[in-house]
Amino acid sequence: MENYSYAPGEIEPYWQAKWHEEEAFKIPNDIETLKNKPKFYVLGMFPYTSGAGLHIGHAKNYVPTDVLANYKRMQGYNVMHPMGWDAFGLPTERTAVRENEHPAHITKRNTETFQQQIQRIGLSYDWSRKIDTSLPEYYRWTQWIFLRLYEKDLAYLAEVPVNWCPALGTVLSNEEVKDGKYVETGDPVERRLMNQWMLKITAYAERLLDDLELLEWPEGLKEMQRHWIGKSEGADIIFDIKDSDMNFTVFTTRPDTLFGATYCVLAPEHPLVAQITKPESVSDVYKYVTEASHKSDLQRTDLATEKTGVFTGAYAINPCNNQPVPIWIADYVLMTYGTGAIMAVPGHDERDHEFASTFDIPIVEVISGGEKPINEEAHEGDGVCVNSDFLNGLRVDDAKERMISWLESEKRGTRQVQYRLRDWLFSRQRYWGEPFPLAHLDDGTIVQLPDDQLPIELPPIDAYKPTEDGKPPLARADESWLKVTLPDGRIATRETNIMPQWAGSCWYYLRFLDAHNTNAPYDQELERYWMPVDQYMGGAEHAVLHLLYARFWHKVLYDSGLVSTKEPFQRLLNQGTILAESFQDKAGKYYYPHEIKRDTENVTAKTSGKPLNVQMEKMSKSRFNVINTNDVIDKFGADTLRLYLLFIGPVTQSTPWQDAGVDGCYRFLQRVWRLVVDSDNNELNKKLTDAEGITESELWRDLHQTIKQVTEDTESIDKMNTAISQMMIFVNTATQVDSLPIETVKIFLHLLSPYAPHIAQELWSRLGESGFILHNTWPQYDEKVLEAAMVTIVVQINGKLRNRLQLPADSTEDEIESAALADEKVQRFIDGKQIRKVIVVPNRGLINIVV
RNA sequence: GGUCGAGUGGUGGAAUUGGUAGACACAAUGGACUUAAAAUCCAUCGCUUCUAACACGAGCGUGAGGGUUCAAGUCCCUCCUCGACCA
Repeated sequence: MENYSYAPGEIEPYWQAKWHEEEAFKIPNDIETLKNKPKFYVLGMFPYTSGAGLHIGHAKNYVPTDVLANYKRMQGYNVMHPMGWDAFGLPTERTAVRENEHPAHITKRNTETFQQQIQRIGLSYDWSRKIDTSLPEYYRWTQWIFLRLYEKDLAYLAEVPVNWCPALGTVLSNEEVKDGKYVETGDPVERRLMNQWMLKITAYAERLLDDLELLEWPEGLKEMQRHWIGKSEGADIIFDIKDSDMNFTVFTTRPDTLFGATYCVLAPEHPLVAQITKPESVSDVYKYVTEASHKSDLQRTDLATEKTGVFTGAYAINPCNNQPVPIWIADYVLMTYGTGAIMAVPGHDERDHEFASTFDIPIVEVISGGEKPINEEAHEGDGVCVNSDFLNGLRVDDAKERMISWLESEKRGTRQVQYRLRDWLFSRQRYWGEPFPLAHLDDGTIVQLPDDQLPIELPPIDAYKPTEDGKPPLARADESWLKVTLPDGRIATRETNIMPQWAGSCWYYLRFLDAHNTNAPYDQELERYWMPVDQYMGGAEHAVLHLLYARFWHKVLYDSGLVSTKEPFQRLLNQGTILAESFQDKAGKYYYPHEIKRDTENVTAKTSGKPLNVQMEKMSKSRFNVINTNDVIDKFGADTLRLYLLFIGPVTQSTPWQDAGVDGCYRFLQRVWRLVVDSDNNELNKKLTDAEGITESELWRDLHQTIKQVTEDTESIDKMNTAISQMMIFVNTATQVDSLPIETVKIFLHLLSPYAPHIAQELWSRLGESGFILHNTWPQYDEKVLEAAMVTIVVQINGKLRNRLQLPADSTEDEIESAALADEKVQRFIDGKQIRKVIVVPNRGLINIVV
């Protein structure tokens, strides 16, 4: 006998093809047409297209944004919901080297895989707006925007310390270095000063901080950005060097403790170090500086490690009391923060205290109020100044002000604001990224190439590695690429660094608005219509860098009149990660699920029999625990995958993937199917009816309850799990009734359609309707229908639930009270005791009797 | 070490923000249908206790301890554990 039960494998490809053919989700690019409706821009962070393809973790981002897009479209908005590829980057370049293939080919292969996988999920993207950051038609405009930054003096060359890996002959990013070694190969990495392109993001520090106020982001995420920017207020103070006409400046947030400064510390890289060091200390200092250059910033500033340092033999003069204080160098002071020099106040700074104790430097108390004697522990908190001449008796805040005005009047210092944020190291010695639209003249001057020469395309080269003499890979290019003729006829040499991977993602949300514009990065009228992004969603790992870099570029564009909003992403949510079981042996080696054996007690490796640790961890390729979206779709279909991803918990929460749990959502969709289709004969379910009078039924009220909850939960994004619960409740009820009005089912299918679009569409057309259900209008609920005639009143005695009563919904407080007191069971619990108080909460359906 | 967040059944998670704890699912157990299985449907499903047993009831229960309140998963204090970020 034929079986006509729910078959997602058949209906899903069918409707996906239909949507594609009829361009169901294409958004017009014509501004006049667009202006007829309000807009909603919903954006999931586009993926870096690695070779591993799409896994469930990606889908955890794309599915909720897609549901929201479908929902907003049904509510009458023009919805911008695009997808594209963050395609430049190091992993692709490494694959290119390994497989001896051009990175462009690898990228093409990867993006095609990603697109196929994403399309199988049935996401309603407007694919005509697809972008790829590694294509010249896109990076032309990345280069164009870079030139606007360059023109504003926001890009400059500087000698900065970078992670240099001698074995690879290249610079590494901080993420690639751990414990002084390259994470991939273990080759040692050292700090080296190199000439690099920097972007002056610090010029925008204050605005990046202030404008966080304008954003509807999770508070924790804003806090992380604030912390990263790290504004601190204090003073620059000038210290003269004893018996010399040299001086240096320190930055401190605690000018109130200047009288307690008993030594100074210079960073090992500080330019004065060589000049002031006394002959007898030179060899120690030189040795120390060399050692420090091999440490990372993190190692150097780690509070847990023992403080090291050497005395230079020189002294500085404390400007407030003219006392000589020794000048040390120590690696816990970084050249890149503040002025590269500090005044050390061991009495009131924990690190200085530790250092002073190690090297027997005097500790002076200048703020009273510490819990322990000053020789035992630094007192960093508030208190009253002592041993501080004109500051004595002042509290910390007042003392800061007093000291700053004294310093300014004596010309010994100035008020100063300092940021932890540093300028952005913007060049990489790699191949697979955007070339800079710049060239160098023989005399050393740098010229920008004219806009009409863009894009500067990547040249073909013979090997994706640095040249023998340590120049970046692009220096391997032919003379015909390396040499460029300027409009005035002069010949210049092209810049051979490339931009970092972050560049392309700094403005991609703008390109989507006008993806094929060949005259400009985007049309400004379209920008004014669509911006800002109304809902952005992405992983928490981008909480700082990507979001800060993109905000920075956006503000530069804003200052140039190229965008109309101060901020790009108005609302933002971080989806939680998907966790899955991973298996690890004692040595830390991971095992695939098919490599393990599980009995009641233990999990062991099949081949070696080693005992394994089972843990719930973030799903990732490196932990061998990814689940591919295609595998789930093959078994259950895309609609089930979509539902389950949302059903397992709030979008923002991290939740474990459980294969068994998927069944529940699959069964739910089968029940939905059977509401409409008789699986014995493929005809409509016989209990479907056109009958009148549906508005009286209990089912009709359940439907309205469902409309209400699904509307509210979808709107909130984070509660889509309970929207699905409510739909399950409705379907359970609808399955049990004998007669099911078609009208009710049709309305329900609208609620389901943003979540499970394929089945909703299939059933919609089986009910004789034409067109796409996703193009219809979202249903409204009627408050009146929700009001029941009778309500349940909960009766508590001394806060304990004792009984439930059914009373008319319009009962007054007095009526509720007398009904409760009259109840036999309630009387039994009151048991003749005296009633002290009665609290009636009518809108909660609750009465509490205190005896 | 600091900052932020989270601890609810065997499992994932609900709980109108102070008002019926455990919605909706998963797993499990029993039953119906079936030659059998799958699928489907029905029932039970926090712990303890009362009872010959069922029904009904009672006590306890949201990491631990204390507090505020008529009423606490929710608010306050102390502590423990885990996670994220920073150092």
